[in-house]
Amino acid sequence: MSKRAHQTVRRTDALSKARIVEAAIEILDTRGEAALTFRALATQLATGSGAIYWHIADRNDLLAAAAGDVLARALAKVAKEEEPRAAIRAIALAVFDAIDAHPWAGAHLSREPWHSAVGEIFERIGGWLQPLGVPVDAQFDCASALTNYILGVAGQNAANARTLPGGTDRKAWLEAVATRWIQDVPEARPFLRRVAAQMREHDDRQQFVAGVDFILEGACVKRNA
Amino acid sequence: MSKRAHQTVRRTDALSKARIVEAAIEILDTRGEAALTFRALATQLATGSGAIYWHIADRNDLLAAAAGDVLARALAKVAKEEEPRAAIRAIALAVFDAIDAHPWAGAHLSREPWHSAVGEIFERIGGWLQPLGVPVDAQFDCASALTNYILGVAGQNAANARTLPGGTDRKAWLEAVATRWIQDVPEARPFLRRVAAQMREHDDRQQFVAGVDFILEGACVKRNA
DNA sequence: GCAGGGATTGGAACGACGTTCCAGATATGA
DNA sequence: TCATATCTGGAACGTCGTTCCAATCCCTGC
Repeated sequence: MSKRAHQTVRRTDALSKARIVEAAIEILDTRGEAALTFRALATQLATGSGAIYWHIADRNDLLAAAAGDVLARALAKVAKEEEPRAAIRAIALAVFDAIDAHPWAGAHLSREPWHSAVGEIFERIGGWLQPLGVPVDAQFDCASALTNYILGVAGQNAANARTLPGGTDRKAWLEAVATRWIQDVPEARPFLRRVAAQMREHDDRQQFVAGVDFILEGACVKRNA
Repeated sequence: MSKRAHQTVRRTDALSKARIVEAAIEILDTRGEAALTFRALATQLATGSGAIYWHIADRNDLLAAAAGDVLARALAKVAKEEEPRAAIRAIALAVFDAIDAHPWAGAHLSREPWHSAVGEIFERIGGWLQPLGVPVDAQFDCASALTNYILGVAGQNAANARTLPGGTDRKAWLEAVATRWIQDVPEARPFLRRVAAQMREHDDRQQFVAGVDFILEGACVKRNA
């Protein structure tokens, strides 16, 4: 009860982990991961770094809390689905969209895959594998594959946001990457050459779902083994 | 020709990008990514940081070169295969093993997915999709899915190496993660509870191949769409 | 009410890092 | 042999995460 007393008595502008995380998310979203320094955070909260450290262990703790916040909100909004495949797609896309909107969160999750948000994703997806018809002994591998795939795309998206911030022409950038990849090697790279056009034009979100579908399809088929 | 002259005339202990990268890899492998500082590198090479900067743009350039080196060596040793599925598995496992041995390289690739080594992986895998029977319009998505999956696992492995260095008991650690994931949430997490035992016992490498197989299987089946 | 003491705050200070700068050494072409 | 471009070593700069501590706040027991 002394705990509750604190929370009500403190004046409204008192620091708290929640308020610090909120401020951190604002900095991360508007100015990127590199801009989240304890000095910037202290300025934004009109306090000193020591006060922040009273509520938060270190920078990693702060990033983890911010990423957890963003992902929990995204996962809470996933629409209820009846059909297993649609349900898994919805969960995966919720994560994709959250990380697309907050790339720093993607970077953190692929750096810290034991974050509780990853456990949540794992559970939510895993629960649909039985109704989907994935054999029992393939369910763990399937959920892991999906999680790893999602984290891989998360890292990729974070990297994209880092290298082409805001205004840059995405199509031109992809074109440049494709030609660099092709020219890197003296012998032509026939496959890259063949798909370069698709690489320039492709939609990340749509391609992401295609990957999810591949894994689900493969796990369903794997009745043998 | 003045270029060639330099290389032959300089005394054998002269600095060069190759020698710097070699020293960096040694530090990364023995002491981890955090230990690779320009001061440590300068000490190891018995020189100053300014001399290193003459050959290398910045820390990121150095990490990219080191990761490229390690992956190029791994990819060069992949055994020739006749059967498409075996060939793709061999490529994927070569990457997995390289990153298992050099986790810092995995961390770098998932942070910089446009690294030329990723292009190489993409090309090597993509070239086998036609013989494997993946429909033409699914090949780009399939190669992307595999690449993203591999990078996701790479990041995961890097994180593992960071959080459980050397002696730690892997089984106990996984157990701890599983129970934390389960207890995080008041409502039980039935799926996690069901697979917790597998999580404790599973073999990362074997599970990695299972994921690759899922994607390949799914891409082959996707004759519709 | 009031003194005591834990909870909380703000900002100075520390050590380490990536990077820059520059004076000197070295090797080559004229 | 000398002028010049290349290369070297280490000092110095600014910034970061983190620690430390004196000052302040607010609850508790008298």
